[in-house]
Amino acid sequence: SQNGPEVVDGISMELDKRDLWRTFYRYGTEMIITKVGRRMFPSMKVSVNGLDPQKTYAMILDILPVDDSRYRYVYNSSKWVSVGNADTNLPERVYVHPESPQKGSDWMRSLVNFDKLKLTNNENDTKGQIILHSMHKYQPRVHVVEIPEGVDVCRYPTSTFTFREAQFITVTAYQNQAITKLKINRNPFAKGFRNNGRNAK
Amino acid sequence: SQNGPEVVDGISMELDKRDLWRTFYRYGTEMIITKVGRRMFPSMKVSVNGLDPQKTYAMILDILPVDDSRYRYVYNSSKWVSVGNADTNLPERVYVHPESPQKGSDWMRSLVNFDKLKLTNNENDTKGQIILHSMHKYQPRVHVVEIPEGVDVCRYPTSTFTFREAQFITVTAYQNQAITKLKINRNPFAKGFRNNGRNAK
DNA sequence: ATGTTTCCACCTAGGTGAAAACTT
DNA sequence: AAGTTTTCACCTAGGTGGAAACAT
Repeated sequence: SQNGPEVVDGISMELDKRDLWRTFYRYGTEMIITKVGRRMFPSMKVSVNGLDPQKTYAMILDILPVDDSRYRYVYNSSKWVSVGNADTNLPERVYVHPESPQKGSDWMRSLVNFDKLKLTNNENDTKGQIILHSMHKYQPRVHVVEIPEGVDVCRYPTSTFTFREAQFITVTAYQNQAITKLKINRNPFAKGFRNNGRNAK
Repeated sequence: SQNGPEVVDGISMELDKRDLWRTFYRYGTEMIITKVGRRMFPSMKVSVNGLDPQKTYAMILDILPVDDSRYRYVYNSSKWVSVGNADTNLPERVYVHPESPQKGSDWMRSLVNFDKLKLTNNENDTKGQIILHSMHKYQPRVHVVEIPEGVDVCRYPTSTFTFREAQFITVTAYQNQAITKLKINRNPFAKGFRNNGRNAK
């Protein structure tokens, strides 16, 4: 994947902490999913440009299956391998950024952080969290939806951004210890044991 | 002041935890103001009805001086007495509810909580907090502002609600010990000492 | 004297990975 | 054997009143 922002329909979007995302991606990013819901780390955080400052937009994040595979981590080779078909489909949910709807100027003023988004493996989730299968590979996407004022339309003009380095595999417990270490070292909420974090020797 | 919701322009609004507010009011509610900013306790929290579900509204809270007096607390009589004139005017700030703008149906769905609002005595505050003088009496108000779609107007239709039991006097340290006790007993963040809260005998 | 600021221990609220228990 | 759930100690983040220091 190239450097610099993605550009779609004259709108440009850049993934924040791209180097961090790439580091994770190199090892095969894992995201823990739980019954109650768990945040992503890193979170999707983007800067946007090229919006019409006057127009109103919503920002939406969704997560697509990358392929039809189920995966398993092979400790010997430290690699994820495809094992059989993906599980059946799930309720399709999206995360609408809580500041939606908002003027283009507001979206462009500062980073747009999707860190409140939560992933779950609970198919009966009632909290509107995004439901995923464990041990599957996913691709998050960000949609910029223009909301015309005072007009009733059935389809809003939408521009979709896909950041390949944000792909991840869902787990209920980390498989690759390199990923665990990265999470602990980079996520301020995850310094919860003696031999890491700021007290590390 | 009567019971039941206030009604203005066909819109009705009710102050949540009204009994609690009245208990405070009976003793003379004090609100601490600090340089960095401090929340109100109780917070202004209202339920709204009678909005047009389709229309867009903003909700705004402002705080007016009740009179032209400066106050002092007299321990002997446990009363606030007027002592001289109010201090000079301050930058007028309002608190726009962070969910603004929003459809009437959204505002009516659940309680509208202004608990993120912060008061300060720092006249040079740059964080947009509401600036007040210490030892003055204030009246919070809630404004419902209708925002017509796609029209540029200089004045929006506004309905203003005033809850008398929400009046308070600003302090930098509590004067009336009855108020201190009420704050400690009712505010979950204020159990910070041995002889109260859940460890009380 | 009286009022303000600073610092702090003590809370609430909630995001982590580890480990043990559980399931299949 | 492999994956999931539960619980928990350890964090971050930030809202309290108290006490001491400070200001006027």
